[in-house]
Amino acid sequence: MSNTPLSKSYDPREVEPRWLNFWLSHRFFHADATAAKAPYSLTLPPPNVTGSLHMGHALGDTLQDVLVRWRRMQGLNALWMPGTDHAGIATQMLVERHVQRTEGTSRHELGREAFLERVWAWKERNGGRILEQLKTLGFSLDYERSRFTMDPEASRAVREAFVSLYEQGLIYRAHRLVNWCADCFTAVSDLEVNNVEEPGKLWELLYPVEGTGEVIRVATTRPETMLGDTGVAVHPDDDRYRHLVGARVRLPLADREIPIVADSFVDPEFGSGAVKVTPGHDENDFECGERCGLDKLSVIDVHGRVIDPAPARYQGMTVSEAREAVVRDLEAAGQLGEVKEHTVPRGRCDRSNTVIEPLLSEQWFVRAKPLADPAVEAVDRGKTQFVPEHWEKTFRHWMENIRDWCISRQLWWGHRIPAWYCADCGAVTVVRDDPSACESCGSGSIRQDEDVLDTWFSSALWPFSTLGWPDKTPELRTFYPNSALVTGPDIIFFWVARMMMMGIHFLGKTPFRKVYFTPIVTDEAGDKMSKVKGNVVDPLDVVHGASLDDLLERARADGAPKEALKNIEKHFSSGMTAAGADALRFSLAAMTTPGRNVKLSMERIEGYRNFINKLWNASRFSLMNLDDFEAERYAKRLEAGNLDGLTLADRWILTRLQQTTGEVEQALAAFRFSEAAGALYHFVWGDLCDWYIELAKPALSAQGTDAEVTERRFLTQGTLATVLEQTLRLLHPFTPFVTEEIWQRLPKPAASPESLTITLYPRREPALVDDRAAQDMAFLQEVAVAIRAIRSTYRVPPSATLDAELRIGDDERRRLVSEHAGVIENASRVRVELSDREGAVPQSATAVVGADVEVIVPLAGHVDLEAERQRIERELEKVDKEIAFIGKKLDNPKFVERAPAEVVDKERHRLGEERARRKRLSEAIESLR
RNA sequence: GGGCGGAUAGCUCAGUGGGAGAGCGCCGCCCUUACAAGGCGGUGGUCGUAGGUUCGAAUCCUACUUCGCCCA
Repeated sequence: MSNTPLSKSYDPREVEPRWLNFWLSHRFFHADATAAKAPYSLTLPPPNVTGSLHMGHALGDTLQDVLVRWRRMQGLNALWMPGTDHAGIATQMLVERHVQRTEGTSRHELGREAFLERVWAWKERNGGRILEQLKTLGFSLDYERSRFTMDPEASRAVREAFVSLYEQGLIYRAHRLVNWCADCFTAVSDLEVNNVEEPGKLWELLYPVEGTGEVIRVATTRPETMLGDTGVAVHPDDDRYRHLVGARVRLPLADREIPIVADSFVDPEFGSGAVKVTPGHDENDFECGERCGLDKLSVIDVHGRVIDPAPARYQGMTVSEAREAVVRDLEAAGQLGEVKEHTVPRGRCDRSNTVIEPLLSEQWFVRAKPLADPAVEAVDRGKTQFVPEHWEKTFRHWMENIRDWCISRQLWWGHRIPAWYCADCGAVTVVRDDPSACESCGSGSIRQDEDVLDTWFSSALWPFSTLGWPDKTPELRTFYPNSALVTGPDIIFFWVARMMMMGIHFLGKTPFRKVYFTPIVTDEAGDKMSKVKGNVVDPLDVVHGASLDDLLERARADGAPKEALKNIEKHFSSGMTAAGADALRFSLAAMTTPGRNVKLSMERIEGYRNFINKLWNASRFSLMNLDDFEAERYAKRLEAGNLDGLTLADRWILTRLQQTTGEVEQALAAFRFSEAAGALYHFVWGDLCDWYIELAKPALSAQGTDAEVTERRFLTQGTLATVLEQTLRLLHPFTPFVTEEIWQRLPKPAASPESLTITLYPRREPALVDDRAAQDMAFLQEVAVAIRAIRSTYRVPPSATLDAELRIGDDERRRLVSEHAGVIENASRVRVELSDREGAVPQSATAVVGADVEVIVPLAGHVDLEAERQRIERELEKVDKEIAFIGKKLDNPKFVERAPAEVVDKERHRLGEERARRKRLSEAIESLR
């Protein structure tokens, strides 16, 4: 492709944008639903249309891209379906603020229709941003198919799902206690409430019992709710109150009579053992009220203000004003008991952090149990498998205790509930197409429900609504169920469980075969990233780089607190260097180990950036030596299975490549991303760069036209080119940009595809595995390392070539070394001399490799005899420990008797080796005396 | 209160019953013409504690300590 030489270090900023455009214009990521290939499908968890890319997306989406690129390269019909979510509350609030700022008006002043126009306009302007950010990271989504939860197709699916669930009795409308957020001004589901414990107070209230002169003490953390009390409850077995059950108390301030009831939900150990019951404002009390037939009074409204039937003087007060007034008035009346500090449980809105007020109101609900049971069964029967498996327990526990799902929201932005109320007969009409008349009486005065559906209702349909459901499209036929879902465990209930329920209900099949739960990304200290803390790492900053000033400026613009700015200065004092998308992707994959969070560290990202650079430079070297490589000729030779003339190093690196290929395959199949990345990292750096390239240098740089020399050069080029090309394929799903850039420059046979993206993913090739070569090479490496250690110990300059005498007892080993002395000579800059002599060599450094290979490096004048003696002594100590350890094992008759024969044999062999080794080491010491 | 997960080298973490590993850091030497974002060598661990199972335990079981997450 390009013939310009590679720069000395890799610059992702120059490379990455080019290939993205290339891939997109060639439509490599577009899936054809009618292709005659086995399908592989993933659906991107749709990011909020208001959102921008954060590290959690980067992680989950990187893992998905690794999977989908891998499967696509394996020849599967891979679809990765993109889209965005309308995110009801978040978007509505965002646009409200925007309208306030730009037009100085509110949504209520604008009215529903005009406001929604503003939201749509905002969405058209900014909604595509996050998808563009996904492209920056090289994600191979089928962008042509992008969907939005509010577009007509998805909306039709929502309408169909709602109406059919209603017709089946699985959606109903009821007057219930719901979680009300006065700030968001809507009901929210149980999942959107955070239960927290906060410091508060416990007030004791004194309620006089009618006609007895007794006073019953009740404790409460929310005294203002006493205005809505409709009973007092005690435990049925509590002897202190048994005589009062059935009596009535006079409720202070409100001056109403309410009954004393017995209910086992009361904890007799807590406080006085009697509790006030406010069914209109507390979940437990509501249930108690149902059981005991108590009235339900609402004394607080949607604005968080006290209303009738509370006494007139409290009406209009806020909750906290009312609390103050009630406490003051009770105290004045002598009806306030003890007040103490107390930790109180409190529900706070997930979004606004406002205290949630349980309120009675008319809402729509999904009957959850009949939908949840089949989903649990699907998991039990393995139709859907969770990875890591332990999430199945969490899932099951929640599903088995599931409560009906409040799906109506008092918002404007969302799917409007398809229910029309008749002004004449009061009937409700729920239909697929907007009606013009009441279904029941035919009256034309009908009015649609004002509310919209919970965003998660449409998300629950996402895996099939994006494929065209309710129509029976080719897409649906081919790509449903999805092969896998990759998402965070934080939305297991919100989203995963609900997709399972809806998918099974509407299509009879679970929506995905596997669910892989990603780790949560935290900062280095393990804390969640937040703008308030100033520990947020923006993936795009990692890709493009950012100066400290950039980071601070942006944080200020976001209104970050001082503390956060300080943290930013501390953690990112030198800003962020541009690591590139590949380095970020590889880092995230390499850090994803099962069952643990990803603690993002800039040092590690830097390490993987270095790895990319290492790959780049190895490729640069290779390309410098491949300009005259006859790729066509080599390919034909390899195709014919001709491996003649390959050196030990050639056969070894090809073997290691096969092993690595197998490891990557297995790891990816099991979602073990860190293992796959680790295997590749180790192969590229530890084997290819550290050894093979070094060993290949002499053959590559050999001069001359001699047939043997040119053939040797040709074969070495062939191995190098083959291994590099296969390595690029293996790495491509992880680091698509740099691998494509290098691959395009590699000399290849004419019939090669036009992009690395559409090459076949390597499979382990048994014909290229040579176990003997692997063993032999490992031995030679050990010898070379021993010599390097001696060089290092005695500070022999790298330029000096030494002599090394190798005394080898074993004939086979001796033959091996005599044949391949070049490997050792090359790797540790020595001239090898083989001998079978015994006895001392004065003035030399000695090492023993394996059982009985003695490496003697004569260093006249360099060797510090004392230091050398100590060095060997240390070795000897280690060996003695080993011998003692193994000896003890073998002396144990039970071990010899009960352990498997091969384990015992192995230990015996080891003992023999260690003893031989000991002998050589002692001789070496002797010779130093 | 219930559930789940973690505790292994200075740091971050791999390692599912048979010789304690990686990356980063640290120490020493080296600008050897692919790469100083590099090379070579080295230091470093009673695998949280206490019991148990086993010929054999970082790995399995029990209890405890401790940190984190989720649910009520």
